[in-house]
Amino acid sequence: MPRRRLTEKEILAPEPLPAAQSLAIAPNPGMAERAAEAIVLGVASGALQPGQRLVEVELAKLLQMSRVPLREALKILEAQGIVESAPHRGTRLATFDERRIDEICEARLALERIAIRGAIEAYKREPALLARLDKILAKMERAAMHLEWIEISRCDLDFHREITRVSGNAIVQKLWDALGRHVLIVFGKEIRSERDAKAIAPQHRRLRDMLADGDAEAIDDELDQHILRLQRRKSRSGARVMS
Amino acid sequence: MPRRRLTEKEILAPEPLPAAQSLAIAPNPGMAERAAEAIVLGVASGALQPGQRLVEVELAKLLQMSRVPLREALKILEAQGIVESAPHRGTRLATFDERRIDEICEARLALERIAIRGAIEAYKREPALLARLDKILAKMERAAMHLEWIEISRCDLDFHREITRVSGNAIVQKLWDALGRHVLIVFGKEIRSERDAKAIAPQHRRLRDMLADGDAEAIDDELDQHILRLQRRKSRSGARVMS
DNA sequence: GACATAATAAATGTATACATTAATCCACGG
DNA sequence: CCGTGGATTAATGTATACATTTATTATGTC
Repeated sequence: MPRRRLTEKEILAPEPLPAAQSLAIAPNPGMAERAAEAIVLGVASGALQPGQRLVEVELAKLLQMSRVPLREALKILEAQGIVESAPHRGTRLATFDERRIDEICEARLALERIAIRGAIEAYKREPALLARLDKILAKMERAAMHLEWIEISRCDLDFHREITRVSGNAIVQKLWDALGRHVLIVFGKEIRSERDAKAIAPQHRRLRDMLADGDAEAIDDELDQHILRLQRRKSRSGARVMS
Repeated sequence: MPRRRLTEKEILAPEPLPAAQSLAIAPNPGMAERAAEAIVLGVASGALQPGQRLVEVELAKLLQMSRVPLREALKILEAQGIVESAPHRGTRLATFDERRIDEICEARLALERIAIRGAIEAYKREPALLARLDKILAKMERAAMHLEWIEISRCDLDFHREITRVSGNAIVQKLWDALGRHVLIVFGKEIRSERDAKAIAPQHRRLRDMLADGDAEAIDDELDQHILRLQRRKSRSGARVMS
């Protein structure tokens, strides 16, 4: 008799999910992830304020979904430090004071230093990957032209996320995804002058060119400047502290 | 007439949650967080295997809870990179190959370097905080005596988490909490020789003493050794790769 | 017999309903 | 008038039930 084809393949996994290298971000995010992104954009755009309490039924109504996927979104954001919660006491947005901003920049610099090293090697092996950076840069320049600030910030993040992605370091990418949301919230509100908006794209284009050249040392210095520049702007803006 | 006490306090938040500095980990974790911890321990103890698919109904039955809090736990773990998922295609545990282990160590070193700097200052200001480290060390030594490996690993993590905590850097702490789960999974299985178990506590005690002294440079070197030692052990163990 | 297609089954995604907890309000007593 | 205690209300936590989608099996045709 022919041996029955059991569902044994289930036991040891049918396939490593999509072909993409593991830990990659889902190209087709589920409801919870979309809700999380919407909440972050809500803070970045000012619709939600740092420190504000998030009542589940209200938010669910706003986002036109049930409480179940919303709660999943809140758990994601809590794991990333965007919101805080205590059992039976609700959830509220974190606060972002000057000290927190310093912490974000410090951690970001440490992670991106790691990612940059891997990215340099990757671009050396496959220069074709630079095309993706160019595409993001083009979008950024368009956004800068129309002064669409949150779109500029998103392109900024996409640029650095792309670098983290090609670096092939999945752990750093995960950590950076969390950190990136903090960056979006904090600096999405800070870029508000036309001068700043126009300055961002050239900065990134310089970084891109250095990545293409592959001079590790020079890039490290440039990255320091690039990230710390944000910190300095924060200082200049003075009392602009977020609740 | 006496003005009615509206619920207006709700609008601008009644209190910054518990008194603890914001972003601190909840002392009384909810069901989802406990489930997430249970899953991680399950992997560390070998009850769950890397790469394995996690079917919600089965896991929920195992953990004696409904699918709702379990799904929240899975979202947390996905945000931390412990599991991967695609919409409608389920969730599976990540895999931990040698490369991944290197990434974990690299990121960990970067984050702990930041935390150590803050911790040194904190211990200089408040030496009393060292008592908490001593308490953890005592537990670690007890666990080492009885060769309880996963307990040793948890004490190891608690030790470093405590350092991150007193550093006051909430962002780094959040990122480290995620990373710590990777560390627990990867190295919870690696510490299996009696010699290694006995060596860990003295290592940490040395770190503690250096923190008390406050020599920043020496600690940085020691930390490098401390973390990279794990990486070297991994190399020695050769083909011991996890699915 | 092999391949394409349709039917079936299983697992995930979402919504609704109920239970539990904490915060608020009001009454009572000091 | 102020503090204390219990009742009320609102929000969170969980379970169950249903909808949707994917994977598997079965069927028919070449």
